[in-house]
Amino acid sequence: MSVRVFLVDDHRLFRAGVAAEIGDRVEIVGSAGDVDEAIAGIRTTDPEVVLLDVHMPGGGGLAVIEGVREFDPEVRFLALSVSDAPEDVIAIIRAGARGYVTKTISPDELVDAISRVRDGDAVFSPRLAGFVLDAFAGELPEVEGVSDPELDQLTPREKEVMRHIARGYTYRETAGRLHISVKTVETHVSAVLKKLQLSNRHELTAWAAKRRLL
Amino acid sequence: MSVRVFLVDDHRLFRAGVAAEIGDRVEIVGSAGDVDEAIAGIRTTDPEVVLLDVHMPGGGGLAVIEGVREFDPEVRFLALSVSDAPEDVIAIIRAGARGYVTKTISPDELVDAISRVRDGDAVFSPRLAGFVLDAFAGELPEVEGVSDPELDQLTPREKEVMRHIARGYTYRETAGRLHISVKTVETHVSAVLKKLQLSNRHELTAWAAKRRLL
DNA sequence: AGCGGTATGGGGGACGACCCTGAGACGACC
DNA sequence: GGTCGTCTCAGGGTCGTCCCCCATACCGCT
Repeated sequence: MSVRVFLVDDHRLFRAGVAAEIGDRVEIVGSAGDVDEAIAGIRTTDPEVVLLDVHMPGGGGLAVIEGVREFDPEVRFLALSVSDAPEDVIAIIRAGARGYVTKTISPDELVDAISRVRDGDAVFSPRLAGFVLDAFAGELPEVEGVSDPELDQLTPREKEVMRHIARGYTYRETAGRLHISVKTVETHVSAVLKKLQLSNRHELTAWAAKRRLL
Repeated sequence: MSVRVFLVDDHRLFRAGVAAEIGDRVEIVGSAGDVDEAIAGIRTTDPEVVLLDVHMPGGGGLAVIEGVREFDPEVRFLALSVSDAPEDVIAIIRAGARGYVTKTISPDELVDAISRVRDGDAVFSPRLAGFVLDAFAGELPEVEGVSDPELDQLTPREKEVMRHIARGYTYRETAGRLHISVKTVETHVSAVLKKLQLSNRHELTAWAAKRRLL
């Protein structure tokens, strides 16, 4: 039996395209092009699954989910977006969407995804699942207790200076905090950059962040 | 090309079954029936993917992941279990496994899942993905809500420039990437810093990182 | 027709970041 | 005593950052 689907996207042509491609296999009970229209339409048509564009004027998909949740927490959302940016994925999942697929999906896969979301499953484009897991699990814990050959080639004072610079302090501020002259800070920073084969303090910040030295 | 797989399960007959069913499509470089044997075997055979039973004497799959991580963080784990209990799924994912499928999976699907895990994707039985999302829903990183008044006061072009600067590109590099002059980049950066009441690009990087705009 | 917002740029200047060379003081090691 | 490494600091230079004031062009709104 066919799934009752509501379609939310600010591009009229895209809505028409989705309806044309999968309208014979799911029941499209309504559609909307902005947030208010979507919330009102979902309230009256009571769909099982809402196909939801992430980027829309008036607050985007997040606003729709939050608006609908207040009167009907049973509706399931499948985010459908051109973006595969981690921040978009994570935001919409946090809001409560049960799936996230990009618009490059094939009609067959989309119908399958809609059915699975209706049944309570979570559906992701394979690439995106990685983002979600990374966000949950955090980055892989660096092995502790193992000596870092790159870090070890820095002298104690150089490490101290490096930490300040990586945190964004200026040379002057670093000098003040360590009670040494700006020139000495320059010397240490130059030595650190050379030893680590980095070219500027931005790369140093990234290097330190990767090693959780901040 | 075939994936190098190591098989960990305390049931001898199950190992034999997996080998018989998919051994012609993946390269099974070794197998083990307990934790110590698994860690030693993985160290010597250096597989790409480890098929890992969750419930095993001697600490279970978690112990294997932690033991292997110390000497080879590159190995990817695909949990394979009779259990679909949320606590089992969540624990193993938190430990670092990149997939979780139940033993009811078909050989074809298993081969596909192994390949995808090897390629860095995350793989779940559809029903299990829901558990994972629900379990971690409260732990997701903070994401700004529908409208960010601070971000909204930036023009589209300013946001574009801001992203580049926050990522560490110099004015010159940013100008080249956006095909505008260095002077225009300066103008936009000045406007951004003024609107956000920041004083330099380091604070801008921190500001953007807090909002996960990178 | 004028007004405001946006995007694009230039000139010039103050200051920070980064590099090079050079150098004195101290301690460890042989 | 000599050598080596580390820490300290200086002069002098190039380039990047950030600010000021200024101008042009397009666009939408009134």
